[in-house]
Amino acid sequence: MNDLSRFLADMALFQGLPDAQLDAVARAAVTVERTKGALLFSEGEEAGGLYVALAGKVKIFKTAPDGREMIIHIYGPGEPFAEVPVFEGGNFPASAETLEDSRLIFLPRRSLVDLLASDPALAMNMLAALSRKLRRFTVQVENLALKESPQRLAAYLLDVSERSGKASEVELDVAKGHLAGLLGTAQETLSRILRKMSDGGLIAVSGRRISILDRPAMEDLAAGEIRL
Amino acid sequence: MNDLSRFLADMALFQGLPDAQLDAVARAAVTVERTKGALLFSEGEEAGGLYVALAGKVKIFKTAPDGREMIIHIYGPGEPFAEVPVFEGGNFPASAETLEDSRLIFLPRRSLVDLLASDPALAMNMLAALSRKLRRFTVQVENLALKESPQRLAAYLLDVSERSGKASEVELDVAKGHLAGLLGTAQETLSRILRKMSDGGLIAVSGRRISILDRPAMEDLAAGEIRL
DNA sequence: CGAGCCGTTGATATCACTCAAACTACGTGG
DNA sequence: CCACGTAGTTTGAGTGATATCAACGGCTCG
Repeated sequence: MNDLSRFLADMALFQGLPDAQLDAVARAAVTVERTKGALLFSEGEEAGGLYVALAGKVKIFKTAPDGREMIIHIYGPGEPFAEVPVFEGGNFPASAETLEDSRLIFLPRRSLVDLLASDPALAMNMLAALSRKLRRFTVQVENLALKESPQRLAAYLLDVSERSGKASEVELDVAKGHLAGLLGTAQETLSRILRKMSDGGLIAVSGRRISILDRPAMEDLAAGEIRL
Repeated sequence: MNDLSRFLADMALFQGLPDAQLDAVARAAVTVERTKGALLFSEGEEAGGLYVALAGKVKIFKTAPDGREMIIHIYGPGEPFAEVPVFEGGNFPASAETLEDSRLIFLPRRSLVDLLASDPALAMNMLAALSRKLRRFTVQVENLALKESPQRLAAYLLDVSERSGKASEVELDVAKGHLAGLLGTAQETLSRILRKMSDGGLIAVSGRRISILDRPAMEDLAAGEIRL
């Protein structure tokens, strides 16, 4: 059982697998290193397998013909991505680019399918992983269609603060420009909204560090019960 | 092998399963009948299993506090839905309501998980089904974030015409109001866009029947290369 | 110190939502 | 068969949110 196997053992996707299976996964995996700003794959390309981030950050995005960009998700260490083409066949539904120098593993389709067929627990984990992503998408669609930018931002900040455990301190893990892309809005709009929020005493902004000063108000905002 | 088993055999989800397994699924299934407008479940409710539409139509939607509604998807005969809570646990990510009198089957979580564990082929089918939905979501997010309403409508009409096989005739299978909800826009806006498109000679509208008169122009529109 | 990236701010344009009202199609019951 | 109610659809006027264009300030890194 090597380092990679141990790393895999901590991932949700490989939770509860026997060591032998973990080693099998580790043997099938190809390690990939990329510097910041590298294109991992493009929408429409033929896909050969699944990626898992080990270190660094990867953005998954779609580009409009006019150059505008929607970031669908940003993945960090331990998170798998590009599962879709593995099971559905065909090509990548979106593009991927590193936001930092990153180390990833690539699991070829063939190996993964074999592993899944031989281990129902892994298959269940994979189904759970895809389900989590579907749930995230329903929230994302809801946010884009039903909420305005300030509500989306409020929801995002609250979400990050939940996830990180800290009740009122949020350290953005991406540049504000990227955050705008993630929220489906323009950089300038995001800037203005942050301004309004801090003017209104809801938050305090200091670079990438944001303090939530008035959590109840932020929750009302996210729920659409009040406006800025 | 009864009627239900035969119906199941035609579904993508149960493709390639031996008869014995199909019968097992059919035995586990509970048939449900609902009249038009019935609420199947609400977002946040505890979920017990998977639904498959046999006849009729079901909309999956999210509601904003102010009453506005985003339809995430509309499912018809043969399509499964509400898989997410089965594998991820917990509750429904959205609500479901029948748009017509409908007959559905309900597969309890327990039975489904057992079947999946015992049959890798079924698990692979399920992974493929979830992947297809993820792919659809990426397109939906892209459309909402990057495209304007006329582009979304054009893309939708072209998509339906592809799917139905008819090159230039589209028969809407939902009311225009529902279509607006599906495209993430207001009913009035959709009406105006249809007006503009037919004024511009791109389409002809007659109730729910829409003829695509200028397909190249519609494709340019959908791609964002021209405007209305 | 200059170049480039990131972020902010202002002015303007426009898309699409809201509100309000009327009009159509359709099925039901009198 | 017609009157009526309901659901669906259309149109108009007004408004608001956000994208876009443009310019500038600050920070970092070579």
